[in-house]
Amino acid sequence: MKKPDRTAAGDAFALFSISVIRLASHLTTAGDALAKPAGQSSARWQVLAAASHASMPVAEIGRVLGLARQGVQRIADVLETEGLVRYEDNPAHQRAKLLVLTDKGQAVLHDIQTRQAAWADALGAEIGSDDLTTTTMILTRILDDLVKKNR
Amino acid sequence: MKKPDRTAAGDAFALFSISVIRLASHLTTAGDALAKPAGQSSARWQVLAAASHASMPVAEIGRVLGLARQGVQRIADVLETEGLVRYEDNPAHQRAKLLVLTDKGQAVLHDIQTRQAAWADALGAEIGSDDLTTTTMILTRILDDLVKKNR
DNA sequence: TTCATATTGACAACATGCTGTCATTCTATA
DNA sequence: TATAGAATGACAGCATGTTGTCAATATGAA
Repeated sequence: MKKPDRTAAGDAFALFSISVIRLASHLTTAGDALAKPAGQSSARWQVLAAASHASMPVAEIGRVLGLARQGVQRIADVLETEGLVRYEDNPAHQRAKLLVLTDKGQAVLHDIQTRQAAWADALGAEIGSDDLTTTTMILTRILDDLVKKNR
Repeated sequence: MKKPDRTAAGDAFALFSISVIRLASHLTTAGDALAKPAGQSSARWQVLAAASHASMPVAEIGRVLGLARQGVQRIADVLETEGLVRYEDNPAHQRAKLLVLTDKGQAVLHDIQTRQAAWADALGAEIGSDDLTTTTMILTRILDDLVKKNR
């Protein structure tokens, strides 16, 4: 039972995919480490950051982050229990309350972002802006190709 | 409560991180789609592929894939229930049985790999080997930097 | 050879994502 | 204006990963 043949470009894409997934796993772990001193995680941090950027309903945050609405809802409810966010009435929609950071939530987010800035600065300096910028452009193009393909 | 300042390189690294995580999420989804016609998923496929490459104990597969041994164990047990793998005695270790593909498991893996080859060939051709190869090299270097940083 | 240490599998608890279903609330079109 | 369809939150169930703990088994050093 042999492995099916791939073209050289196919092999290149397969290797590329594996390294992207590996690296993403490590980056998420690093994000968890940055958020942990504040008692948070990557997922909670993303929700806090989205709500900080602009108060929006949970479903809107899901769209912005590219996640299912229900997962964001569960995290937002936990954050509310911990007093980091609160639901405010939405003048434009009776059911879809706006998610807003509390003072405590803002302090926690700021703490995480301070640690993240030092971490990103250090790694950015080590790797170099040029490589990061060109690579990000290629990654974005590939993401577009992937999304296009699934449409 | 302002967002802490980052250097230009820090900004570049932050943007890069986001695109890596986004792309990895889409690639995993694509992998699930490739495995689904065979009734499998990305995670099961990775375990099948590892066992196919060489029969090894569950803990060894976990190390190869960079996953916790317990998660691999749960998946391997499910694959055994479905008759895709079996545990064989390990002459080198009484407890750590070797995970081996059954004929059915090999057929399922081959089916997935055939679909994956066509998919990788198409996207590889669209994006181009050059960009893929250079990007993969940079990603690998960044992964090394990350791992080094956490040691 | 003995014994401290590491490895392994089993089991349990939890975090984070997904899909599906339902009732409620908006929204846009006929 | 009515009303069909879309959007939203609530709730439930599942997949995949994590950590922690325990007993059984290997392994290496004294």
